[in-house]
Amino acid sequence: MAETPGRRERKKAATRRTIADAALRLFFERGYDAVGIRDVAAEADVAVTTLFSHFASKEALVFDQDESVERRLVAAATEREPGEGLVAALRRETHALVRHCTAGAAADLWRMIDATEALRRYEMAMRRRHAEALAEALAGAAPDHGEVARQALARFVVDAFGVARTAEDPAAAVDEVFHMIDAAWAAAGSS
Amino acid sequence: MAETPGRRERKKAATRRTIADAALRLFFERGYDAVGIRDVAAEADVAVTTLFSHFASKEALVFDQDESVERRLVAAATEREPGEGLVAALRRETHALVRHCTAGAAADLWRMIDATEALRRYEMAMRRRHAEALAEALAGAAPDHGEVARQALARFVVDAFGVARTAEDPAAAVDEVFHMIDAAWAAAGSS
DNA sequence: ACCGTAACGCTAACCGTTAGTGTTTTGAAT
DNA sequence: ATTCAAAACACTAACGGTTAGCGTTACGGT
Repeated sequence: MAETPGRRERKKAATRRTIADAALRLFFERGYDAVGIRDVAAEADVAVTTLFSHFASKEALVFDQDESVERRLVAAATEREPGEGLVAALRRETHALVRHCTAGAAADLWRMIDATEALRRYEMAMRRRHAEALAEALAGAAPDHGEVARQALARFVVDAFGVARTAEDPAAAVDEVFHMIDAAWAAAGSS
Repeated sequence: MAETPGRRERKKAATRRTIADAALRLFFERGYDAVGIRDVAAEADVAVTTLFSHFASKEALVFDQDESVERRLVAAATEREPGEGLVAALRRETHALVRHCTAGAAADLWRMIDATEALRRYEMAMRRRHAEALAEALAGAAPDHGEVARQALARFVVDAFGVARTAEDPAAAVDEVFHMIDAAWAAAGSS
């Protein structure tokens, strides 16, 4: 799908990328709080209103992969291999997400996020959305469990990501937390 | 401690309460978003800057019991009865907190919170703080477990509160989620 | 009685965000 | 080819939460 997006959409995507690039450049140079929306718009050479037609908020300039993460989490729950258990699939995806966050250029970004109040807040709201989306997906993927148990599992998985991201050994932390989640999920089944 | 707070502190407390009362009155009358900070200040007959010297933000006007909840959670972990297990103490406290949120006049407040974006966000940030405070308390209360397991437990407990608060049967939901947490915590011990 | 301090007030502004309005570009239908 | 509706983009102006700067008053300890 979407092999020839058309000129309009290409231009739109280009503008979006121009804005995001300008924003990250300035944020890394001067720090997130020291850069205003008007600065970003000027650097990208667009109007402020144009910027907000591409990004819903200042924080959204930083969390651009947002929806992608959500989709991956949901996909891990709904489109898993026949032989793989639900929790195992979620653990595998969490491993991948954590690896992605702690390696390479993304690490700098997350350092900035952790150092900035407003961004930490946005991250929380984001994760809440992810947990809600995952809980909804679980309704189809684990109909034999109750709503409460599914909601808890969804939050626990998102927590695992949060805990592991800041742990000394992220990969080991994912395994450790998922060991706990495994037990919790098993206990939920035998209620 | 603090049996005779002195006139100054009494006046300060009175001003604070006047502001909070005025705010809640207006919020319930017109809705949170329809009331401006300048409206609240006028209703309480104080300057806007005075309002912000008592409350850090508009949302803080609604979440006034904030620190109390945090203290109770921490106390449940650190000052429990000798015969009571750690998770059992946290479950008991969570039961009490949920009951407090879903009964009486507080229920109206939480209805407003759930209906307002900005307040839901603040609640998330608040809960994150609670989880962090609890995790720190757990370092002393459960030194035989690793840092990762303690952080996970802290988040799970706060999740239990969040899941139960909106469940059909809040009390049963607390028990259900804590049954999962029990299993998770036991699994963390035998890693 | 005195002085440092903290509460309170006022003005003015900053910053993220949005409404209102108009212009240009683009894709598609005629 | 021409025309048309939609969408991107821009500009101005404002709104609402929040803060800085500065002055005034009331309190509490000495």
